[in-house]
Amino acid sequence: MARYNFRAVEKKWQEIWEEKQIFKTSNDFSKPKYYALVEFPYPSGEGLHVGHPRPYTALDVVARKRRLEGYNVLFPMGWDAFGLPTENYAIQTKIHPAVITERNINRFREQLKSLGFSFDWSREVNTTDPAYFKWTQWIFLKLFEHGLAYKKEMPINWCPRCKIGLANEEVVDGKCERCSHQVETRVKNQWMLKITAYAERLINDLELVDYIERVKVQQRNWIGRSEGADVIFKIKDTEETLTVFTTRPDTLFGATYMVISPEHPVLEKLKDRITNVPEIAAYQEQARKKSEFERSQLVREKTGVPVEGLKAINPVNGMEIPIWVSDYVLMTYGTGAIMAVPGHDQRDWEFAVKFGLPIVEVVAGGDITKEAYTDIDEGVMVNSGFLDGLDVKSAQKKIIAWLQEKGLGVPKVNYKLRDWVFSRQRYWGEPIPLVHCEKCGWVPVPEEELPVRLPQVANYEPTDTGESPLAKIRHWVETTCPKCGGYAERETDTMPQWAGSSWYFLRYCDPHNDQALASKEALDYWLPVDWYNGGMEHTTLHLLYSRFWHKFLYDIGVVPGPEPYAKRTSHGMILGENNEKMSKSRGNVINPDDVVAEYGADTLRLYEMFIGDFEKSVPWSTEGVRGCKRFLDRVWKLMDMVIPGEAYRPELEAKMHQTIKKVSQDYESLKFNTAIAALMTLLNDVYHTGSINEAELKTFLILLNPVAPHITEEIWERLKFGGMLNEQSWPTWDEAKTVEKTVEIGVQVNGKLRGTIEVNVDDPQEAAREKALANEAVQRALDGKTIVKEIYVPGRIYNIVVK
RNA sequence: GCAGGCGUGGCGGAAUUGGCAGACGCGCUAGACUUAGGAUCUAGUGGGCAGACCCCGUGAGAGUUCGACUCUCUCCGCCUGCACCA
Repeated sequence: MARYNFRAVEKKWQEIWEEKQIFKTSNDFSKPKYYALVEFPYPSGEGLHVGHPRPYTALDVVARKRRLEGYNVLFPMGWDAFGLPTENYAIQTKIHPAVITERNINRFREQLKSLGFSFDWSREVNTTDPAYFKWTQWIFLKLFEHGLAYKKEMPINWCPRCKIGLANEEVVDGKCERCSHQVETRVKNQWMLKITAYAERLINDLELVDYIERVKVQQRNWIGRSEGADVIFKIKDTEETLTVFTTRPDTLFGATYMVISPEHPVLEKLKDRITNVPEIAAYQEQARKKSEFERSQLVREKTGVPVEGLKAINPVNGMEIPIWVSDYVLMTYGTGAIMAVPGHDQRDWEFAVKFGLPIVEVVAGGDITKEAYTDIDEGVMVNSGFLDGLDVKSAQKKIIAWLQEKGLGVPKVNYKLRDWVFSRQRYWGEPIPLVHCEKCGWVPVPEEELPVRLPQVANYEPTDTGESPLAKIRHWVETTCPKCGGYAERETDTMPQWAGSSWYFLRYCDPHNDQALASKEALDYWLPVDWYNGGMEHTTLHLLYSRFWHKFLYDIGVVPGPEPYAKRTSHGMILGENNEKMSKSRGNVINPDDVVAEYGADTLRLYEMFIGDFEKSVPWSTEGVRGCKRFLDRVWKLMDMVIPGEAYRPELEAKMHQTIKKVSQDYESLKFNTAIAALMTLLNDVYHTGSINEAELKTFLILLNPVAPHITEEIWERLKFGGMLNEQSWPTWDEAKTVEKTVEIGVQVNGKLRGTIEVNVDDPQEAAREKALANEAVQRALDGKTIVKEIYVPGRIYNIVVK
């Protein structure tokens, strides 16, 4: 048998699959469907990374298995192609980003095709294609119509050297990623999307989906729901009030002062009554200067100044309490003001100790001279008037009812989640399809005029003012108001990269539709995505954003269900051989093209699946790749060992059924490494047997096919097994036949292994006992001892307890 | 700091309704074939030991059990998430 020529074989099958459109998804909506999805890549100039094929192969395995199981499978691929690297490269080279994008996409597509993925390439989408982003803009307009898009003053990251607004991901340790200059904050009017309106549903509906637990946990943390009450405090001798959000209304009697954030508007409003304005102004200035980076540093020493001239009234006991300003209270969460209960909140406790403020115990059970007592399960209310003697939970109910009755408070739920800053002052993104008219305000571009395309320009340099480069293109900016026909200007901000990826999986269902983002029939049939695999780094941004858009589209009747993805899993990273993150600067980058050229696509696929636990990071190993190549060479040589036979031979029957079971189950649960190990074990057994019959080989090839599709098709063809492998059915196993008739079990004496015996699985204890006692090593261990007890677990162990 | 998870050979990793620890692969050792071998094949490979005896061994220590990688407690280390969110 000739050596396996993987180059020729892989090329041959890739051409056949393409020519015969083997993996083209059928539009026959009567068949059972399966929608397998992987995150579409950003087609960078670097080309494919060895990290990409890991998740792609994993779901390719699932997709190929599903086809063999008779499903109509949608397994698509596309390009998330708007983005900064392309734009920056365009600025440097003066080449249009669309040209660069096309070049990069062609490279990526070719690389992916060389790996033999079973994508339906006829459904490819590209977020930068006007026919695609027309619908991105359309969704934005729907959000705008429903009041979920609004404009607001928001701080952005600004690099004074590059004179450019930076996305958060371009800011590294508070510095500009490109020039390392300290990033400043600039306030700009930004488009925002009201994702907070969906916070509750984004949490609750996690119950409807099958996501790995760490994804759910991360989303819940990110949304950060907390229940409590808004409580109104009067400011003495004024008409003003301060509303605070608290999760511990039960401790209201222990509120001995209030703290407001430096940005709190009451400071401006009551300026005339405040007697230490300069001191406060100085503190505000100090807080303002702290960059986002410094502010996010963990637990610093608390700082603050009192607001002199103002006193608040504690609504439960009428006590006058001081008001302080401190930057540990954030304007962006709750109301920007808190009631401080130093006895039962550690932050307030630290603050009170530092500034000598009174600490009152209202929940007995701890020692508040040492630290705040924050327990809510054991404590009993004290010093709290009508709450005394209650446990914390009952006190909470009672005080909220009391506050509501008096009009001093209401139950309230708060979220850490903020609205989504949707503007970018950049060129290479979807234009926001709105025009601003002096008379009519913000007016949507009419649907029939979509898409709003990017103007062709000579260069993409940002402006000095932090405006989008589009602002300079006057002939594009200046337009007429669709409503009144008067002069109007286009919005020059573009959308963030997260826009196009928030709905791309919908487009795959019906990618060439020019009447709708996809037809209703296609969406009804294909949704939800049955299995979506992607990186953990997308859990709180992309995944949450796309769930939000999907819920909105569900609300306006565009999609059939409230959740886009039925199941979400995540893969680990592939590290360099030195166990560090792969990067050019570390010099440990492995190029998949090189691996394919030297070992072949099947080997790369096999290796990436065998490399280790799919969900964990693993270092690359060139030696490991060779081992996988060796395995495939051994598979190839099976052709020299084939003998006729339409049924599994008795000596391999149990092994065959065991392997079918193991591989079938492991492919479903991300345990590709053990599935492949099982196939390797079977191959070793076959080699020891010296031959493999046709029935055994057919099953073996089908099981291996999803991971190594080229070599298995080739062998199938050469042995004339009939048709193509991809037209066969997934093998089934018979549970009863997975059990070997005789097994070797261990014999223990006092729990220590002394020997092994071979027994029939259904042997009674007596038969096993006889064999166990006949064992030489066992006899030695029993010598001179008295048997106290014997434990026999059929098929597992025979344990003899002696004295 | 809080929450969750994980610690198994030289390496990646198997095995948990408690039942022969180290599957599978890499690496390594010896041998075969060979002009050669970084190809291929065969055998071996947790440690100690000359050894088919025996002893030790799943981060450390204790406990439950006939029996513990698996269950319980304490400690150590690593990873992930959250981190002034009231």
